[in-house]
Amino acid sequence: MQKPKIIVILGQTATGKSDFAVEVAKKINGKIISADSRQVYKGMDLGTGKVTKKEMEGIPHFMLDIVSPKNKTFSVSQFQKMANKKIKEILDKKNIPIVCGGTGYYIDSLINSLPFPEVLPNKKLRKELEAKDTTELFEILKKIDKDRAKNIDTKNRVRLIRAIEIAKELGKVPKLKKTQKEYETIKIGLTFPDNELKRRIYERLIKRIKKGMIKEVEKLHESGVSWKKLESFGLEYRYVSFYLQKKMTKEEMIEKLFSAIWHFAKRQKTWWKRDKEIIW
RNA sequence: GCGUCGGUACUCAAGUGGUCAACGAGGGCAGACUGUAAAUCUGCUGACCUUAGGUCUUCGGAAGUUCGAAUCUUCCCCGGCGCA
Repeated sequence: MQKPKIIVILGQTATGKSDFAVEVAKKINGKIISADSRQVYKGMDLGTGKVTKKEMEGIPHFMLDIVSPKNKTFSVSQFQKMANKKIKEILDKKNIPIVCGGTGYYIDSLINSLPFPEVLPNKKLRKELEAKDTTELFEILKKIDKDRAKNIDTKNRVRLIRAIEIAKELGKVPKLKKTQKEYETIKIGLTFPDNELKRRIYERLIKRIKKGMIKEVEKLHESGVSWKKLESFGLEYRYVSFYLQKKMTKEEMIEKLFSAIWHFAKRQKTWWKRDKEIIW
């Protein structure tokens, strides 16, 4: 049986993925699945560079504005489930799904059918573990799951905590195994030379501020999203929050934020470097 | 002109006789990624030798003191401040 085909458009931030995806969609009767870990949140628009209704040019977009940033936390696993459902719906209607976004992990969760252990976040346990120091966490993991302890990042608390969480419930963290890929994919990567990308990032940042990005973050906070939460979203939400709390000046915010976005872009590059299927 | 404080690697900055190629931070480079992924985390970052390790050249410049100097002395150059 032939696998259904999907198109993936990926690339570093500020490379013009969204516009390109719309162009492609128009030509081939496609529908767009956004793969962006921050655009899923309602009210986070300017800061995430979410496409506007007008920019969509009538092409349906999915996985945008599906959860409130207020209390719920979103995760890859949820993304995977919801997006897969959408992809199937699109395929059923004989349209071509175009997955477009900058979150490598989210994209891979779809096209590589990454298996996620069915263990929900355990708030109480996490809080408990949060209080312990990192070596202690590692010791705990070593005790309950030697195998996972062997190859985990011993200094990465986030990973350690999650691993313990899984191991406590399942006895051990399941071995990662190769899964059958569900789709046949064409991966198109958008890229720019570093200097040019830097320029684009900077110009876009200034433009976003002019358009009211600071106000957007302020509004989110007023509507009940805590500073802590906003800071955890990273980049624009983190640094604008710092500024709004008077932890830095506006100039400092722009400088630090620009640098952070650039670092993020480099991390994205690292993620995709190993994927030889991408047509750049 | 006199006095005074300072000049350290790409940047900021610690060190103030040996343990110093020199703490730390930023930046740069490379990388990881099992339900937070715009998050989280790691390694390298004077030169040369393939790594361990070794060799060499560095702390404004020059000359000294010393077994040994980024650290002490003298002179010079540059900057801040004070007095003239």
